[in-house]
Amino acid sequence: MGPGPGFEPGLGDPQPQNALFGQQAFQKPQNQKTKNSLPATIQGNSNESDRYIITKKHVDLLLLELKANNVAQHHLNFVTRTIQRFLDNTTNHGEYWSFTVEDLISHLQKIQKQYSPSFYRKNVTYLKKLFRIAGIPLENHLKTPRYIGVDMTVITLRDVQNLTKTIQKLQLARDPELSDLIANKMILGLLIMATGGLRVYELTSLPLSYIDITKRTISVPPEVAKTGQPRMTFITPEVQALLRKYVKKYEPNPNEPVISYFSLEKPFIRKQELANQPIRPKHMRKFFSQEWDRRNGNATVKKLLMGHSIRGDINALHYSHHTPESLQRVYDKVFGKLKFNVKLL
DNA sequence: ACGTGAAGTATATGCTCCTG
DNA sequence: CAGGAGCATATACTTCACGT
Repeated sequence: MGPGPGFEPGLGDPQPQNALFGQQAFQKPQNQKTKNSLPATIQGNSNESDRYIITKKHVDLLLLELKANNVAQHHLNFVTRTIQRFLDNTTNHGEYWSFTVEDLISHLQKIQKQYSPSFYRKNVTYLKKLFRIAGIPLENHLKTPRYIGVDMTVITLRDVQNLTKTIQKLQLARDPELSDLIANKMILGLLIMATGGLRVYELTSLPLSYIDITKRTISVPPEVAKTGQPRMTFITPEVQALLRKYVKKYEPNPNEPVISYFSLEKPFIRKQELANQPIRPKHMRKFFSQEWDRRNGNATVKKLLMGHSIRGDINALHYSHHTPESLQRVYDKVFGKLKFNVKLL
């Protein structure tokens, strides 16, 4: 186990208090009449009673854009709330809303005071987006504060094994909240992510039928892949065997994912033994990435399997001649012998 | 078993500046 | 001047905590 999850608390969030307006706005002293005055660019072409307009159409366009991008419902809800919260602090005129710079400032200050820096940041981000759509020239004056939060967890084969053992211990204890079925689903799901490099979200929305157990391939279709780019990845012979056993025993619906998001996540929150673990489902993908490196796997192939962007990677772009077969050959060379020694109970 | 809102984080893309 | 390093920003996924 490495330094543990989480991030250096000291490194993050440079004083959000000053983050309301971008650097440029504060850099020119002549723009600041008093401590609380507004940037000249805003004052210059507007007086205090100038009002900006947001119409229903603007909001619809923003949401449409997100929908067109196929974002998760959860995320769409979040953006909707964010916009609504802002509009609630403006003047409603029926089909449109109007606000002044002062309204905006007081709204953002409220958010800043009440919520986390990350929440504040996201509010600014999506309000900017709305303003862009509405042609409101405030965008350049809004700065999203930076933050640092990188999960430096080192995760080894043993960590994954410990995790599966913990789950099986609960399973053996006949925990009423963790049936055999769920425990087995969890273990399979975790190992599929660990050996295929899938994201949690991808795993829990990928129908089982997209995993070809005989060939050991996983095809991730565009609507499942985070990037919208379809890709192919693989599982190890060990996981293949586990999957076979699982399918035989439970005959799961091939149109359903191996495990649902809730079944996978809940035990990690509800069960003390799992909640105390520093390892989470998302770390399985991390394991994949780290283990691949430990085994000196080819970096370009890793990118392709994980579905990372290959922008600016000339080398990778020329890898387009990689066929599924050649990818699998590389995969097997690196991960063919990877074993967790897990048995389904 | 599923919902919801907030907090946290991963990763793509943008931008600037530099170098062979 | 293409290509890349390095940082900033945009964007959306993941986890947590508290519900029903």
